[in-house]
Amino acid sequence: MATSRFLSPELIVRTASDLGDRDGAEAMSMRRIAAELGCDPMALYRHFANREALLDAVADLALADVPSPDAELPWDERVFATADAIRSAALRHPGIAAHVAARPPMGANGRRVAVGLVTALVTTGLPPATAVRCLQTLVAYLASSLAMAVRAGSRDERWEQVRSMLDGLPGSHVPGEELFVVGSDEQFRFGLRLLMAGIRAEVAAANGADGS
Amino acid sequence: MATSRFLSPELIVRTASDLGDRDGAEAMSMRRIAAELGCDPMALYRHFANREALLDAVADLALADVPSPDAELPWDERVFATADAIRSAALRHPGIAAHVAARPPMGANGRRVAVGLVTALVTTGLPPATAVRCLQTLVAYLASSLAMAVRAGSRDERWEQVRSMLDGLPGSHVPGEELFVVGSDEQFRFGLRLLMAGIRAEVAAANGADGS
DNA sequence: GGCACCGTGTCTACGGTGTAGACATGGCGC
DNA sequence: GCGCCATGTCTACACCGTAGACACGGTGCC
Repeated sequence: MATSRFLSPELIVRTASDLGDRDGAEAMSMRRIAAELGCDPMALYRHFANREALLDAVADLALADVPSPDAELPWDERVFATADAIRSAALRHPGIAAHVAARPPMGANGRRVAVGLVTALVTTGLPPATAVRCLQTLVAYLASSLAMAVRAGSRDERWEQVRSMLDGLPGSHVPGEELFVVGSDEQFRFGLRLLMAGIRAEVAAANGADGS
Repeated sequence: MATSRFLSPELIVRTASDLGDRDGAEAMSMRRIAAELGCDPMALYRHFANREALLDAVADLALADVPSPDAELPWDERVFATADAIRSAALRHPGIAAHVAARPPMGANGRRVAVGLVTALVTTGLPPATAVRCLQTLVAYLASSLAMAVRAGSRDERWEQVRSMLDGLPGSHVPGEELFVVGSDEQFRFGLRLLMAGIRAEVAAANGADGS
Protein backbone atom coordinates (compact mmCIF):
# COMPACT_ATOMS: atom_id res chain seq x y z
CA MET A 1 0.00 0.00 0.00
CA ALA A 2 3.01 2.20 0.31
CA THR A 3 3.47 3.17 -3.29
CA SER A 4 0.81 1.66 -5.49
CA ARG A 5 0.03 4.79 -7.44
CA PHE A 6 -3.55 5.01 -6.23
CA LEU A 7 -3.49 8.78 -6.23
CA SER A 8 -3.95 10.85 -9.33
CA PRO A 9 -4.39 14.56 -9.91
CA GLU A 10 -7.96 13.92 -11.02
CA LEU A 11 -8.84 11.95 -7.89
CA ILE A 12 -7.26 14.54 -5.66
CA VAL A 13 -9.02 17.42 -7.35
CA ARG A 14 -12.37 15.71 -7.25
CA THR A 15 -11.97 14.83 -3.60
CA ALA A 16 -10.92 18.36 -2.73
CA SER A 17 -13.82 19.80 -4.66
CA ASP A 18 -16.33 17.54 -2.89
CA LEU A 19 -14.80 18.40 0.44
CA GLY A 20 -15.06 22.10 -0.31
CA ASP A 21 -18.67 21.72 -1.37
CA ARG A 22 -19.51 19.85 1.77
CA ASP A 23 -17.50 21.65 4.44
CA GLY A 24 -16.58 25.01 2.98
CA ALA A 25 -13.51 26.67 1.64
CA GLU A 26 -11.39 26.43 4.74
CA ALA A 27 -11.91 22.66 4.78
CA MET A 28 -9.71 22.31 1.74
CA SER A 29 -6.47 22.18 3.64
CA MET A 30 -3.77 19.84 2.53
CA ARG A 31 -4.20 17.89 5.72
CA ARG A 32 -7.94 17.45 5.47
CA ILE A 33 -7.85 16.58 1.79
CA ALA A 34 -5.28 13.95 2.58
CA ALA A 35 -7.35 12.63 5.45
CA GLU A 36 -10.33 12.34 3.14
CA LEU A 37 -8.23 10.39 0.69
CA GLY A 38 -6.70 8.29 3.44
CA CYS A 39 -3.17 9.25 2.55
CA ASP A 40 -0.40 11.35 3.96
CA PRO A 41 -0.63 15.11 3.42
CA MET A 42 2.77 15.16 1.80
CA ALA A 43 1.62 12.71 -0.85
CA LEU A 44 -0.37 15.52 -2.46
CA TYR A 45 2.85 17.35 -3.18
CA ARG A 46 3.84 14.59 -5.58
CA HIS A 47 1.01 15.73 -7.82
CA PHE A 48 0.78 19.47 -7.16
CA ALA A 49 3.56 21.91 -6.53
CA ASN A 50 1.71 23.51 -3.64
CA ARG A 51 -1.72 24.20 -2.28
CA GLU A 52 -2.39 27.07 -4.61
CA ALA A 53 -1.76 24.91 -7.65
CA LEU A 54 -4.19 22.34 -6.29
CA LEU A 55 -6.84 24.97 -5.72
CA ASP A 56 -6.27 26.33 -9.21
CA ALA A 57 -7.05 22.88 -10.52
CA VAL A 58 -10.18 22.64 -8.39
CA ALA A 59 -11.28 26.03 -9.66
CA ASP A 60 -10.71 25.05 -13.23
CA LEU A 61 -12.72 21.89 -12.69
CA ALA A 62 -15.62 24.05 -11.56
CA LEU A 63 -15.57 25.75 -14.95
CA ALA A 64 -15.84 22.42 -16.74
CA ASP A 65 -19.58 22.70 -17.09
CA VAL A 66 -19.55 26.20 -18.49
CA PRO A 67 -20.54 25.65 -22.10
CA SER A 68 -18.51 27.30 -24.80
CA PRO A 69 -20.43 30.30 -26.08
CA ASP A 70 -22.99 29.40 -28.70
CA ALA A 71 -21.76 31.03 -31.89
CA GLU A 72 -25.31 31.33 -33.23
CA LEU A 73 -26.37 33.87 -30.65
CA PRO A 74 -25.84 37.62 -31.05
CA TRP A 75 -22.57 38.61 -29.47
CA ASP A 76 -24.06 40.40 -26.50
CA GLU A 77 -26.35 37.56 -25.55
CA ARG A 78 -23.42 35.23 -25.94
CA VAL A 79 -21.30 37.26 -23.54
CA PHE A 80 -24.14 37.72 -21.11
CA ALA A 81 -25.04 34.05 -21.09
CA THR A 82 -21.45 32.99 -20.63
CA ALA A 83 -20.85 35.39 -17.77
CA ASP A 84 -23.97 34.09 -16.14
CA ALA A 85 -22.90 30.50 -16.67
CA ILE A 86 -19.52 31.18 -15.11
CA ARG A 87 -21.19 32.66 -12.10
CA SER A 88 -23.59 29.76 -11.75
CA ALA A 89 -20.84 27.22 -12.12
CA ALA A 90 -18.68 28.91 -9.52
CA LEU A 91 -21.56 29.29 -7.09
CA ARG A 92 -22.41 25.64 -7.49
CA HIS A 93 -19.09 25.07 -5.74
CA PRO A 94 -19.13 27.70 -3.02
CA GLY A 95 -16.02 26.24 -1.48
CA ILE A 96 -13.96 27.27 -4.44
CA ALA A 97 -15.86 30.38 -5.53
CA ALA A 98 -13.71 32.68 -3.45
CA HIS A 99 -10.62 31.23 -5.02
CA VAL A 100 -12.05 31.61 -8.52
CA ALA A 101 -12.67 35.22 -7.64
CA ALA A 102 -9.23 35.90 -6.26
CA ARG A 103 -7.45 34.10 -9.03
CA PRO A 104 -9.39 33.72 -12.28
CA PRO A 105 -8.56 30.19 -13.30
CA MET A 106 -6.56 29.86 -16.47
CA GLY A 107 -6.46 26.12 -16.76
CA ALA A 108 -7.83 24.32 -19.77
CA ASN A 109 -11.43 25.30 -19.06
CA GLY A 110 -10.65 28.84 -18.10
CA ARG A 111 -8.75 29.43 -21.30
CA ARG A 112 -11.46 27.84 -23.37
CA VAL A 113 -14.09 30.15 -21.91
CA ALA A 114 -11.85 33.20 -22.11
CA VAL A 115 -11.09 32.56 -25.75
CA GLY A 116 -14.78 32.11 -26.46
CA LEU A 117 -15.55 35.44 -24.86
CA VAL A 118 -12.81 37.38 -26.54
CA THR A 119 -13.81 35.85 -29.84
CA ALA A 120 -17.34 37.06 -29.35
CA LEU A 121 -15.99 40.52 -28.65
CA VAL A 122 -13.71 40.78 -31.67
CA THR A 123 -16.49 39.72 -34.02
CA THR A 124 -18.22 42.96 -33.13
CA GLY A 125 -15.47 44.92 -34.84
CA LEU A 126 -13.67 45.89 -31.65
CA PRO A 127 -9.92 46.01 -32.09
CA PRO A 128 -8.37 43.03 -30.30
CA ALA A 129 -6.65 45.21 -27.74
CA THR A 130 -9.96 46.76 -26.77
CA ALA A 131 -11.64 43.38 -26.71
CA VAL A 132 -9.06 42.15 -24.23
CA ARG A 133 -9.58 45.20 -22.08
CA CYS A 134 -13.31 44.57 -22.10
CA LEU A 135 -12.76 40.96 -21.19
CA GLN A 136 -10.51 41.91 -18.30
CA THR A 137 -13.15 44.31 -17.07
CA LEU A 138 -15.78 41.62 -17.26
CA VAL A 139 -13.54 39.21 -15.40
CA ALA A 140 -12.89 41.77 -12.70
CA TYR A 141 -16.56 42.41 -12.19
CA LEU A 142 -17.36 38.73 -12.22
CA ALA A 143 -14.65 38.02 -9.71
CA SER A 144 -15.88 40.57 -7.23
CA SER A 145 -19.48 39.55 -7.61
CA LEU A 146 -18.52 36.00 -6.85
CA ALA A 147 -16.49 36.99 -3.84
CA MET A 148 -19.38 38.99 -2.47
CA ALA A 149 -22.00 36.36 -3.22
CA VAL A 150 -20.04 33.88 -1.18
CA ARG A 151 -19.80 35.91 2.01
CA ALA A 152 -21.44 34.65 5.12
CA GLY A 153 -25.18 34.58 4.63
CA SER A 154 -24.74 36.50 1.39
CA ARG A 155 -26.18 39.42 3.28
CA ASP A 156 -23.78 42.12 4.27
CA GLU A 157 -24.95 43.96 7.31
CA ARG A 158 -22.39 46.63 6.68
CA TRP A 159 -24.38 48.07 3.82
CA GLU A 160 -27.22 48.62 6.20
CA GLN A 161 -25.40 51.62 7.50
CA VAL A 162 -25.37 53.17 4.07
CA ARG A 163 -29.06 52.54 3.97
CA SER A 164 -29.76 54.41 7.15
CA MET A 165 -27.68 57.29 5.88
CA LEU A 166 -29.66 57.23 2.69
CA ASP A 167 -32.81 57.71 4.71
CA GLY A 168 -31.52 61.13 5.64
CA LEU A 169 -31.40 62.26 2.05
CA PRO A 170 -34.03 64.40 0.33
CA GLY A 171 -35.68 61.58 -1.64
CA SER A 172 -38.10 59.37 0.21
CA HIS A 173 -36.36 56.58 2.06
CA VAL A 174 -35.34 53.64 -0.02
CA PRO A 175 -37.64 50.68 -0.41
CA GLY A 176 -36.92 47.45 1.35
CA GLU A 177 -34.04 45.66 2.87
CA GLU A 178 -33.81 43.16 0.07
CA LEU A 179 -32.04 45.82 -1.94
CA PHE A 180 -29.00 45.56 0.25
CA VAL A 181 -28.34 41.94 -0.31
CA VAL A 182 -25.01 42.26 -2.00
CA GLY A 183 -24.07 39.49 -4.33
CA SER A 184 -27.63 38.61 -5.27
CA ASP A 185 -28.40 37.37 -8.75
CA GLU A 186 -30.40 40.47 -9.41
CA GLN A 187 -27.60 42.80 -8.35
CA PHE A 188 -25.16 40.81 -10.45
CA ARG A 189 -27.28 41.05 -13.57
CA PHE A 190 -27.84 44.74 -13.03
CA GLY A 191 -24.10 45.40 -12.97
CA LEU A 192 -23.52 43.10 -15.88
CA ARG A 193 -26.08 45.05 -17.90
CA LEU A 194 -24.33 48.29 -16.99
CA LEU A 195 -21.08 46.88 -18.27
CA MET A 196 -22.63 45.51 -21.44
CA ALA A 197 -24.12 48.90 -22.15
CA GLY A 198 -20.67 50.37 -21.83
CA ILE A 199 -19.21 47.76 -24.15
CA ARG A 200 -21.97 48.36 -26.69
CA ALA A 201 -21.08 52.05 -26.68
CA GLU A 202 -17.46 51.11 -27.26
CA VAL A 203 -18.46 48.89 -30.16
CA ALA A 204 -20.52 51.64 -31.69
CA ALA A 205 -17.63 54.06 -31.36
CA ALA A 206 -15.20 51.61 -32.89
CA ASN A 207 -17.45 50.87 -35.84
CA GLY A 208 -18.35 54.50 -36.32
CA ALA A 209 -14.72 55.58 -36.39
CA ASP A 210 -13.79 52.55 -38.41
CA GLY A 211 -16.03 52.05 -41.40
CA SER A 212 -19.23 54.08 -41.48
CA MET B 1 4.14 48.22 32.94
CA ALA B 2 1.59 45.52 33.23
CA THR B 3 -1.55 47.56 32.86
CA SER B 4 -0.70 51.16 32.18
CA ARG B 5 -3.08 51.56 29.29
CA PHE B 6 -0.39 52.40 26.74
CA LEU B 7 -2.25 50.64 23.96
CA SER B 8 -5.09 52.23 22.09
CA PRO B 9 -7.01 51.23 19.00
CA GLU B 10 -5.46 54.12 17.12
CA LEU B 11 -1.90 53.17 18.04
CA ILE B 12 -2.51 49.55 17.16
CA VAL B 13 -4.05 50.39 13.83
CA ARG B 14 -1.29 52.79 12.90
CA THR B 15 1.37 50.29 13.84
CA ALA B 16 -0.33 47.54 11.89
CA SER B 17 -0.70 49.79 8.89
CA ASP B 18 2.96 50.76 8.92
CA LEU B 19 3.96 47.17 9.33
CA GLY B 20 1.83 46.18 6.36
CA ASP B 21 3.29 48.95 4.24
CA ARG B 22 6.78 47.93 5.12
CA ASP B 23 6.62 44.15 5.12
CA GLY B 24 3.51 43.22 3.18
CA ALA B 25 0.08 41.92 3.95
CA GLU B 26 1.11 38.66 5.56
CA ALA B 27 3.24 40.60 8.04
CA MET B 28 0.13 41.86 9.75
CA SER B 29 -0.32 38.86 11.97
CA MET B 30 -1.42 39.39 15.51
CA ARG B 31 1.92 38.15 16.74
CA ARG B 32 4.03 40.42 14.59
CA ILE B 33 1.90 43.46 15.27
CA ALA B 34 2.25 42.76 18.96
CA ALA B 35 6.00 42.30 18.61
CA GLU B 36 6.21 45.66 16.85
CA LEU B 37 4.31 47.25 19.70
CA GLY B 38 6.31 45.38 22.29
CA CYS B 39 3.28 43.83 23.88
CA ASP B 40 1.69 40.44 24.14
CA PRO B 41 -0.33 39.26 21.15
CA MET B 42 -3.34 38.71 23.33
CA ALA B 43 -3.33 42.33 24.39
CA LEU B 44 -4.65 43.26 20.96
CA TYR B 45 -7.82 41.33 21.71
CA ARG B 46 -8.65 43.83 24.42
CA HIS B 47 -9.15 46.41 21.69
CA PHE B 48 -10.36 44.38 18.72
CA ALA B 49 -12.68 41.40 18.70
CA ASN B 50 -10.44 39.51 16.31
CA ARG B 51 -7.94 39.93 13.54
CA GLU B 52 -10.56 40.68 10.92
CA ALA B 53 -11.91 43.57 12.95
CA LEU B 54 -8.40 44.95 13.30
CA LEU B 55 -7.81 44.70 9.58
CA ASP B 56 -11.14 46.38 8.92
CA ALA B 57 -9.93 49.30 10.98
CA VAL B 58 -6.63 49.41 9.12
CA ALA B 59 -8.50 49.39 5.83
CA ASP B 60 -10.75 52.19 6.94
CA LEU B 61 -7.73 54.21 7.98
CA ALA B 62 -6.39 53.87 4.45
CA LEU B 63 -9.52 55.59 3.21
CA ALA B 64 -8.94 58.54 5.51
CA ASP B 65 -7.21 60.54 2.82
CA VAL B 66 -9.89 60.01 0.20
CA PRO B 67 -11.48 63.43 -0.06
CA SER B 68 -15.23 63.69 0.05
CA PRO B 69 -16.47 64.27 -3.47
CA ASP B 70 -16.34 67.90 -4.52
CA ALA B 71 -19.96 68.93 -4.92
CA GLU B 72 -19.05 71.54 -7.51
CA LEU B 73 -17.99 69.01 -10.10
CA PRO B 74 -20.40 67.38 -12.55
CA TRP B 75 -21.66 64.14 -11.10
CA ASP B 76 -19.73 61.88 -13.42
CA GLU B 77 -16.42 63.58 -12.82
CA ARG B 78 -17.16 63.44 -9.13
CA VAL B 79 -17.74 59.71 -9.22
CA PHE B 80 -14.76 59.10 -11.47
CA ALA B 81 -12.44 61.17 -9.32
CA THR B 82 -13.62 59.51 -6.12
CA ALA B 83 -13.22 56.02 -7.52
CA ASP B 84 -9.76 56.94 -8.63
CA ALA B 85 -8.94 58.40 -5.23
CA ILE B 86 -10.10 55.25 -3.48
CA ARG B 87 -7.89 53.18 -5.71
CA SER B 88 -4.90 55.42 -5.13
CA ALA B 89 -5.41 55.47 -1.40
CA ALA B 90 -5.70 51.72 -1.23
CA LEU B 91 -2.66 51.18 -3.40
CA ARG B 92 -0.65 53.52 -1.26
CA HIS B 93 -1.04 50.85 1.41
CA PRO B 94 -0.47 47.67 -0.57
CA GLY B 95 -0.46 45.66 2.59
CA ILE B 96 -4.11 46.31 3.15
CA ALA B 97 -5.28 46.69 -0.44
CA ALA B 98 -6.21 43.05 -0.73
CA HIS B 99 -8.29 43.30 2.41
CA VAL B 100 -10.01 46.43 1.16
CA ALA B 101 -10.84 44.48 -1.96
CA ALA B 102 -12.18 41.45 -0.20
CA ARG B 103 -14.17 43.42 2.34
CA PRO B 104 -15.09 46.94 1.31
CA PRO B 105 -14.49 48.88 4.51
CA MET B 106 -17.55 50.37 6.09
CA GLY B 107 -15.98 52.20 8.96
CA ALA B 108 -16.35 55.91 9.37
CA ASN B 109 -14.35 56.77 6.28
CA GLY B 110 -15.88 54.09 4.15
CA ARG B 111 -19.36 55.25 4.98
CA ARG B 112 -18.46 58.87 4.34
CA VAL B 113 -17.16 58.05 0.89
CA ALA B 114 -20.04 55.72 0.11
CA VAL B 115 -22.58 58.33 1.07
CA GLY B 116 -20.78 60.91 -1.05
CA LEU B 117 -20.93 58.63 -4.04
CA VAL B 118 -24.52 57.66 -3.67
CA THR B 119 -25.42 61.29 -3.20
CA ALA B 120 -23.71 62.14 -6.47
CA LEU B 121 -25.71 59.42 -8.12
CA VAL B 122 -29.11 60.39 -6.81
CA THR B 123 -28.62 64.01 -7.87
CA THR B 124 -28.67 62.75 -11.44
CA GLY B 125 -32.28 61.76 -11.07
CA LEU B 126 -31.66 58.09 -10.58
CA PRO B 127 -34.09 56.50 -8.16
CA PRO B 128 -32.29 55.73 -4.90
CA ALA B 129 -32.62 52.01 -5.40
CA THR B 130 -30.90 52.23 -8.74
CA ALA B 131 -28.25 54.52 -7.34
CA VAL B 132 -27.42 51.95 -4.70
CA ARG B 133 -27.20 49.25 -7.34
CA CYS B 134 -24.83 51.40 -9.35
CA LEU B 135 -22.75 52.05 -6.29
CA GLN B 136 -22.54 48.36 -5.49
CA THR B 137 -21.44 47.68 -9.03
CA LEU B 138 -18.77 50.34 -8.78
CA VAL B 139 -17.57 48.93 -5.50
CA ALA B 140 -17.41 45.45 -6.97
CA TYR B 141 -15.35 46.61 -9.89
CA LEU B 142 -13.10 48.68 -7.68
CA ALA B 143 -12.57 45.78 -5.34
CA SER B 144 -11.52 43.41 -8.05
CA SER B 145 -9.25 45.92 -9.71
CA LEU B 146 -7.51 46.47 -6.42
CA ALA B 147 -7.12 42.79 -5.80
CA MET B 148 -5.59 42.31 -9.20
CA ALA B 149 -3.34 45.33 -8.99
CA VAL B 150 -1.84 43.95 -5.82
CA ARG B 151 -0.88 40.55 -7.17
CA ALA B 152 2.75 39.62 -7.27
CA GLY B 153 4.56 41.77 -9.79
CA SER B 154 1.21 43.14 -10.91
CA ARG B 155 1.81 41.11 -14.06
CA ASP B 156 -0.20 38.00 -14.49
CA GLU B 157 1.56 35.51 -16.69
CA ARG B 158 -1.62 33.52 -16.97
CA TRP B 159 -3.14 36.03 -19.35
CA GLU B 160 -0.25 35.39 -21.67
CA GLN B 161 -1.91 32.20 -22.68
CA VAL B 162 -4.97 34.05 -23.81
CA ARG B 163 -2.67 36.24 -25.82
CA SER B 164 -1.11 33.37 -27.67
CA MET B 165 -4.55 32.02 -28.44
CA LEU B 166 -5.53 35.40 -29.72
CA ASP B 167 -2.68 35.26 -32.17
CA GLY B 168 -4.48 32.44 -33.90
CA LEU B 169 -7.52 34.57 -34.65
CA PRO B 170 -8.24 36.26 -37.99
CA GLY B 171 -7.19 39.75 -36.96
CA SER B 172 -3.50 40.54 -36.87
CA HIS B 173 -1.87 39.54 -33.64
CA VAL B 174 -2.39 41.89 -30.76
CA PRO B 175 0.12 44.64 -30.08
CA GLY B 176 2.52 44.36 -27.21
CA GLU B 177 2.77 42.57 -23.95
CA GLU B 178 2.05 45.64 -21.92
CA LEU B 179 -1.59 45.11 -22.73
CA PHE B 180 -1.72 42.11 -20.50
CA VAL B 181 -0.62 43.79 -17.37
CA VAL B 182 -3.77 43.25 -15.39
CA GLY B 183 -4.46 45.77 -12.72
CA SER B 184 -2.69 48.63 -14.44
CA ASP B 185 -3.96 52.16 -14.01
CA GLU B 186 -4.84 52.25 -17.66
CA GLN B 187 -6.84 49.05 -17.52
CA PHE B 188 -8.61 50.30 -14.42
CA ARG B 189 -9.63 53.54 -16.02
CA PHE B 190 -10.78 51.78 -19.14
CA GLY B 191 -13.14 49.58 -17.15
CA LEU B 192 -14.28 52.51 -15.05
CA ARG B 193 -15.16 54.40 -18.21
CA LEU B 194 -17.14 51.42 -19.45
CA LEU B 195 -19.09 51.38 -16.24
CA MET B 196 -19.66 55.11 -16.26
CA ALA B 197 -20.99 54.87 -19.80
CA GLY B 198 -23.43 52.27 -18.59
CA ILE B 199 -24.50 54.43 -15.67
CA ARG B 200 -24.96 57.42 -17.96
CA ALA B 201 -27.26 55.33 -20.11
CA GLU B 202 -29.20 54.38 -17.00
CA VAL B 203 -29.49 58.02 -16.01
CA ALA B 204 -30.72 58.95 -19.44
CA ALA B 205 -33.30 56.19 -19.31
CA ALA B 206 -34.48 57.22 -15.86
CA ASN B 207 -34.83 60.85 -16.82
CA GLY B 208 -36.44 60.02 -20.14
CA ALA B 209 -39.03 57.80 -18.53
CA ASP B 210 -39.42 60.22 -15.65
CA GLY B 211 -39.92 63.76 -16.89
CA SER B 212 -39.17 64.41 -20.56
C1' DG C 1 17.81 -13.93 -12.46
C1' DG C 2 19.87 -9.91 -10.46
C1' DC C 3 20.40 -5.17 -9.89
C1' DA C 4 19.84 -0.27 -9.98
C1' DC C 5 16.75 3.35 -10.55
C1' DC C 6 13.00 6.23 -9.99
C1' DG C 7 8.31 7.39 -8.96
C1' DT C 8 5.37 7.42 -5.13
C1' DG C 9 3.71 7.43 -0.51
C1' DT C 10 5.20 8.15 4.63
C1' DC C 11 7.17 10.15 8.61
C1' DT C 12 9.08 13.68 11.37
C1' DA C 13 9.81 18.19 12.25
C1' DC C 14 9.90 23.33 11.83
C1' DG C 15 8.09 27.62 12.12
C1' DG C 16 4.24 29.81 11.76
C1' DT C 17 -1.05 31.02 12.61
C1' DG C 18 -5.52 32.73 15.48
C1' DT C 19 -7.32 32.74 19.83
C1' DA C 20 -9.52 30.63 24.37
C1' DG C 21 -8.99 30.81 29.34
C1' DA C 22 -6.76 31.62 33.61
C1' DC C 23 -3.88 34.87 35.96
C1' DA C 24 -1.66 39.30 37.70
C1' DT C 25 -1.60 44.04 38.53
C1' DG C 26 -2.42 48.78 38.69
C1' DG C 27 -5.73 52.84 38.80
C1' DC C 28 -10.13 54.55 40.17
C1' DG C 29 -14.60 55.01 42.62
C1' DC C 30 -16.78 54.47 46.90
C1' DG D 1 -8.85 51.42 52.76
C1' DC D 2 -11.19 48.22 50.05
C1' DG D 3 -12.89 46.08 46.07
C1' DC D 4 -13.73 46.14 41.35
C1' DC D 5 -12.67 46.34 36.64
C1' DA D 6 -9.90 47.28 32.74
C1' DT D 7 -5.81 45.99 30.79
C1' DG D 8 -1.76 43.42 29.75
C1' DT D 9 0.53 38.55 30.23
C1' DC D 10 1.14 33.75 30.04
C1' DT D 11 0.22 29.13 28.69
C1' DA D 12 -1.81 26.12 25.79
C1' DC D 13 -4.56 24.21 21.94
C1' DA D 14 -5.56 23.04 17.48
C1' DC D 15 -4.49 24.00 13.39
C1' DC D 16 -1.73 25.34 9.01
C1' DG D 17 1.84 24.68 4.69
C1' DT D 18 5.72 22.31 3.52
C1' DA D 19 11.04 20.95 3.65
C1' DG D 20 13.86 16.85 3.93
C1' DA D 21 15.00 12.23 4.80
C1' DC D 22 13.28 7.65 4.31
C1' DA D 23 10.94 3.13 2.57
C1' DC D 24 9.08 0.51 -0.77
C1' DG D 25 7.58 -1.47 -5.17
C1' DG D 26 7.29 -1.78 -10.14
C1' DT D 27 10.20 -1.36 -14.40
C1' DG D 28 14.02 -1.54 -17.56
C1' DC D 29 18.53 -3.18 -18.46
C1' DC D 30 22.25 -6.51 -18.31
